[in-house]
Amino acid sequence: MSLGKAPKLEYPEPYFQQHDSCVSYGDQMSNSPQGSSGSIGHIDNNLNADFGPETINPGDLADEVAKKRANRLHKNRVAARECRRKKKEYIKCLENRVQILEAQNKSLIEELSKLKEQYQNQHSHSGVTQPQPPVHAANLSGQFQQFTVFAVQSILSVFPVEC
DNA sequence: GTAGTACTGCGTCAACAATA
DNA sequence: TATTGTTGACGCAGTACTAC
Repeated sequence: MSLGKAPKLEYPEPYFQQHDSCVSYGDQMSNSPQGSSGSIGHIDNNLNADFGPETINPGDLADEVAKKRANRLHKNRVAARECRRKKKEYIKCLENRVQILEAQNKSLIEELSKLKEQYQNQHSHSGVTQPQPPVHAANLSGQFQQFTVFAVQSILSVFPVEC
């Protein structure tokens, strides 16, 4: 799914003429008990009554074109609603993922800190004079770095976070 | 109570992608 | 190639909140 579509800002004259239907639809919604954020089902019933597919009079071409347009608008209206629902769901999923990853990051930092401490204790008790372990993970000894990578992979396998 | 503002959801248009 | 599905952009209406 690409989100980088170039905006287009020009609207032909018919757009503004068609906008009257939008206003009347808004009025319908304001009559509903819950206003614009009311139940979708209630709205859809009205829409089906106003714009839904109907039987086509075969003799009237203009009428058929109008019907096709109404049908297209109806489908697009439903599609837009579904598209927004999916988008909200996706954003919610991303937000959850951020929370999970932040928690993982925190626990990994804590784990790393503990492992560093263990590493330091082991080498200080061995009696061998060793240089102080480096602070940054990038400078850790190869063995310890391998262990760290293993630990991270293990934790990530326990918390699958996909949207 | 009222005006102003921010936020939200909706319908529509238009452009693009996928499909028949 | 025509049709259909998807989605960003736009403008509108309703609601909630705040300052006055």
